[in-house]
Amino acid sequence: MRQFNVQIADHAQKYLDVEVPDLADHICDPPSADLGDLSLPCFLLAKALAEAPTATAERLAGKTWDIPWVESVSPAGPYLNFKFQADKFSRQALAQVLDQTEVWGSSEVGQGITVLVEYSSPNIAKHLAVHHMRSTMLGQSITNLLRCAGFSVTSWNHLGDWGTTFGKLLAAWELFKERDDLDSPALEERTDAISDLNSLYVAFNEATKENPELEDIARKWFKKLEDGDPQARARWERIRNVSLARFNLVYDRLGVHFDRVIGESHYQQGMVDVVEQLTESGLLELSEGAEIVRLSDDIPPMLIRKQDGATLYSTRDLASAIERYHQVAFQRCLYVVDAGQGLHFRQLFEVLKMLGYDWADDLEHTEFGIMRLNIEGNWKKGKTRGGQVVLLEEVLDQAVELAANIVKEKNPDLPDQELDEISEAVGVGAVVFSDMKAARRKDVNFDLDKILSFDGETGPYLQYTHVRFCSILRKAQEQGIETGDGSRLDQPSEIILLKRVLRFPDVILRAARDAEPSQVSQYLLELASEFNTYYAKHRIISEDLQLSGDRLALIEVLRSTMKSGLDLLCIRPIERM
RNA sequence: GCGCCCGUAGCUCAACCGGAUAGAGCAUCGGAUUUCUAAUCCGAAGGUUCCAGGUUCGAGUCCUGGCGGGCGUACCA
Repeated sequence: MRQFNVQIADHAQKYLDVEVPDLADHICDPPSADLGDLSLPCFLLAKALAEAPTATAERLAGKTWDIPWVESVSPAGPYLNFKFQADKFSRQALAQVLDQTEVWGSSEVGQGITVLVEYSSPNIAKHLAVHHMRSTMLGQSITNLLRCAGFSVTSWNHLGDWGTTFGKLLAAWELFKERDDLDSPALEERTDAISDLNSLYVAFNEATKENPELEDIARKWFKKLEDGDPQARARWERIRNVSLARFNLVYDRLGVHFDRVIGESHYQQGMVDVVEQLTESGLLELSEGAEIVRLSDDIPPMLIRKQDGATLYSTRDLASAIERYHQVAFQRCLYVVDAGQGLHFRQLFEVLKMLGYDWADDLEHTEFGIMRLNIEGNWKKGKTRGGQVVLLEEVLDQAVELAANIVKEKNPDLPDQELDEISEAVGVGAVVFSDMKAARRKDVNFDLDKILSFDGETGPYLQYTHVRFCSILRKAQEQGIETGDGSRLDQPSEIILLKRVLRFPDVILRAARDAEPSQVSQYLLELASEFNTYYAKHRIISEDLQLSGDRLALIEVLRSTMKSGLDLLCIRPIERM
């Protein structure tokens, strides 16, 4: 749409002999389609000319607008409204999209700029739970958006694979063989190794209550791990591997992929180095037996080492940030982590700045609202005490099962394999979309009933709309109808749809800039809604072959836009359902 | 106490970096299917955009001060 807006803005400035920067950005839709197809607010022009906006609009309306696709201009108070010459606009709009249909929506504004995006970052030896979905899907979608805008992106998974937890697991591996021997059957051969690790971990913690000396044993095991003891190391690696394998099953279903998977375990040396740097630069000080870095007055100091000398996640994050910059010389680095950690990141960024890393200014905490679970009737943050987490896999399975029932009912003739594929896409799509629909800062209440309702503004609605496009195109192909150039597209609803399609690239840019996938979600909902309204009123394929061809071209660009949009959101576009 | 985020229809959310009459979905009620899939569409009803000031041609949007909610606030991550 940009090209059209720019033409109007350029002409207006030429006619009035003034310059207003970014005038084209202010062009908008009139509140109602019968006022016109585009509107130029004249406030800025009027200000530059020191006259009343209504006068400016009047004067501009008096000019002869030699833009081929503009049929007429009319002033409405301080606005100047443009009515399109439908055939010319439609043809030009369609040509613009079809010209670049392979890359429609993408751009090169990010050319030569590197972005690192950290997201997901679960703890190993545990299941992915529903609350992991937020970071995981937002992060993946932001990665997709940035790539689409031409940035070079490294996606980064910062695994929680280090700490006293693993001392406990290793201790339990050795001491709890009678309860469950992780070597027989071997961890790798179990159907649900993660759950087995979990119950062992819970059992160990229980036992600690009666035998506090177990804590010491666990600490010793962790020490062995840190010191590189072969047995400890080997077992830890096995735990890590089975965890990753399990994560990857879910990541695959969700369309999630990482360029780097690097756990906290990787920063042993880095932490030593960064503590040394802090000491040398005189930033580290002793306070209440712990080592801290004092920051500006309005935020509390950052804790670097505990009283017992152990490091904290802040230390690991410092080391990790430095390592990241060494590995990927980024111009922007996003941490897709929940808003509850805001203070931690402010501290982290400030300490890095104090260490003299000027790239610390390029770090961003891409915060998102917390997910609340319904615990005994109240919405609470998903800190489940009794180990009662809602597993992400189970939610996905439930959604897929429900989708399968509906697909079977609506489309009984589908072969089994296709039915499975479609149900998977629809069920997972519903879950993913429910997480990506609202602005990321909003807190979300995890409401399974809502996620599993496939009516209204949902993932399945978008997929259903995509299916409609595909059905029409399939039928047209069977009948051998050729797509036209669009000159017969003159219905107001057709102009509205074309304008919507042309805005797609701008939506992507905005979404990438703001790290806000919901802008794409909202855009696709509007696209779908406008199309479904149109679809209810107009036939695409009719006896009028020329008109059919032109409408088919419209369907083709709609389909292509919807497909790309769904891809960006990690929702699979399907052709039947 | 202090810091960050949020406050729009009964509920969940939009509103294109300040623009014309604040829009959707869900829920409620009423309608539409011999047609390219009704997971859809159309209509009705639903609002003091938390309150009070300020900035200006113009504020849901920006500023100040309140009120309400969430999260965080030194050895968890």
